[in-house]
Amino acid sequence: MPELPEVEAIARTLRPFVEGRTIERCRVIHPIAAAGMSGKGKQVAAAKLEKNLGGRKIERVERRGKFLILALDSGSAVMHFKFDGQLVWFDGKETCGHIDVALETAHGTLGFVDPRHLGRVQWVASLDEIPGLRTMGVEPLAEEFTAERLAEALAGSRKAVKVCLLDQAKIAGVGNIYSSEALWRARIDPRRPAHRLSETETNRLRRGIVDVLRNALKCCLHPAPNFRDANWWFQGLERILRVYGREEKKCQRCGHRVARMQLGGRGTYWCPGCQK
DNA sequence: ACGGAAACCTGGACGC
DNA sequence: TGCGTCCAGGTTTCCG
Repeated sequence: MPELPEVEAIARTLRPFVEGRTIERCRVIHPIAAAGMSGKGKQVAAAKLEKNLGGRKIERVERRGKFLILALDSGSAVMHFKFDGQLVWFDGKETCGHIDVALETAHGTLGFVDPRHLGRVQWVASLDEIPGLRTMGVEPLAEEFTAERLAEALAGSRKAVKVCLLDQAKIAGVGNIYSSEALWRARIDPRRPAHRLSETETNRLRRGIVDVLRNALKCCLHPAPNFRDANWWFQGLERILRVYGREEKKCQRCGHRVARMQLGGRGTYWCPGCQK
């Protein structure tokens, strides 16, 4: 579920728990969580994860797109939450619930949880080994995400602009919710071919992406993630959503009814009244 | 090369 | 209550 703002909030909140600490032991309880993104070779991958994380010091917690990265004194632990992945913190070595992977430190245990087992935890010597990271596009909250960079990302693609925004190789970390929201803010129809946006529209879209992500990040940090509560999840995001999940409700800008359609196989919300 | 659809998994919501 | 169906905020892979 988490998109860029959620993962960023997780990274910031996790830092004081693990930065500078040593993973005394890694236990893989559900091997599929250690497999490659395709799900193959899970037993080998699980053994590799336990071996390579054990004894490693966590030097930094970072985020790239929707990936959470624990930079170690040797290699990196790379996590992807997909739909339902979550982190849980236990103050001792005892864990409970359906933990997929446990990282034990002297101060407590970090658990990676995913009831659907689509999420992944992998160890790599170099981040380039993760295909999704190797090809990752520009970070939308970084300074280099200018209107020119966005125009470059959209140029040459006849796909619907909404589908382009979901392409992680173009822009990092934007998912199904915030792509719909950014297009609403920019007053652009999600079906518009990406390469046909005018300069003005591209500018508005950049603004829309940056604003919705910043807004969501603020929301995700107040209140901050609570890793000690297994039932915790981000609260209050619906307050900042203007179209996502609001099918049939009135558009807060023009009063037209919000519509839903399938675009690139994903549920897409938009306002036919003011998104042109 | 490119776009579309299926696959990977499981739980929850909904209709009958 | 029970069962079938559809849906899910992601990414990779397969197929035409």
